Amino acid sequence: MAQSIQEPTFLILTALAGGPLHGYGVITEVTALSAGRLTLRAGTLYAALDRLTTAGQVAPDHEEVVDGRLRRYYRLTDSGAAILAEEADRLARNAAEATARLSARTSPAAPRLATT
Amino acid sequence: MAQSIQEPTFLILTALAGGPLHGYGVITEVTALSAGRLTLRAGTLYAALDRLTTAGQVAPDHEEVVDGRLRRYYRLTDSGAAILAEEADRLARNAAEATARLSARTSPAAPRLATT
DNA sequence: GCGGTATATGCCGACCATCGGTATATTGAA
DNA sequence: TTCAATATACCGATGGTCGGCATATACCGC
Repeated sequence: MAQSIQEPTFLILTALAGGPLHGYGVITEVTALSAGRLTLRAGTLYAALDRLTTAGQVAPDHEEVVDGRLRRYYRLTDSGAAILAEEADRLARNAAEATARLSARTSPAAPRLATT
Repeated sequence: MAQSIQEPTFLILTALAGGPLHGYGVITEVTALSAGRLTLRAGTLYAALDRLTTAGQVAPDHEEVVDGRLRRYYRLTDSGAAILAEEADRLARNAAEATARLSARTSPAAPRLATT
């Protein structure tokens, strides 16, 4: 079920936190801010935008036509920003906890005043 | 598909990074380190342990019988530790990026030398 | 002694976010 | 003309997690 949001959704919200973007713009932005590690599939993006719109976390901003192609812009709502802030905090805490345990694991002598 | 690991899996690896634990111990440890926010379901845990064992990220450590109940311990492998380190780094970067964009959004005057 | 809770492992069906592919359409480059 | 990029959108499949259940023992309160 994945009760806490997954990475693609998190990155979509993060992309929109920088200002309104249209669908394809979100895809390129997510690719950029993940350093090319994650390329959003179109199916994932539009399904997520619909889902997040229904949940009130993003909202249609405006539309424009460029070169005969429609651009539908979405923006982050205050509710969406609040949720993103919560999730970011959660990720940061999880990452910090894991890093702390890993460093205690790989260098068990460090926090003990040295061996001998 | 969730190509990047999800939170329950991440917390299982984090729990094991502190030392070998048996299944039920992982459940209580994950509850503790998520501050009660996430309670692992038994189905999730044992399925994840099987999956992670097959993937070589965790390994059975030893077994002991306490009060007539079997305790099957698992430990994090070096491979699992490496993956956890990668994932922790990724989470930290994502969180930092989101936080940066959110702060630029909520306080647009701050980085501009103050208003007035 | 009896029932409820905690400990402990494990299976199974359902859900749903994501993946991967496809359809449609326009623009510009090879 | 074919290919890639831009752009939106649908659909079936996959798979991690959820929720529930089965099984078994120990301990506590009544």
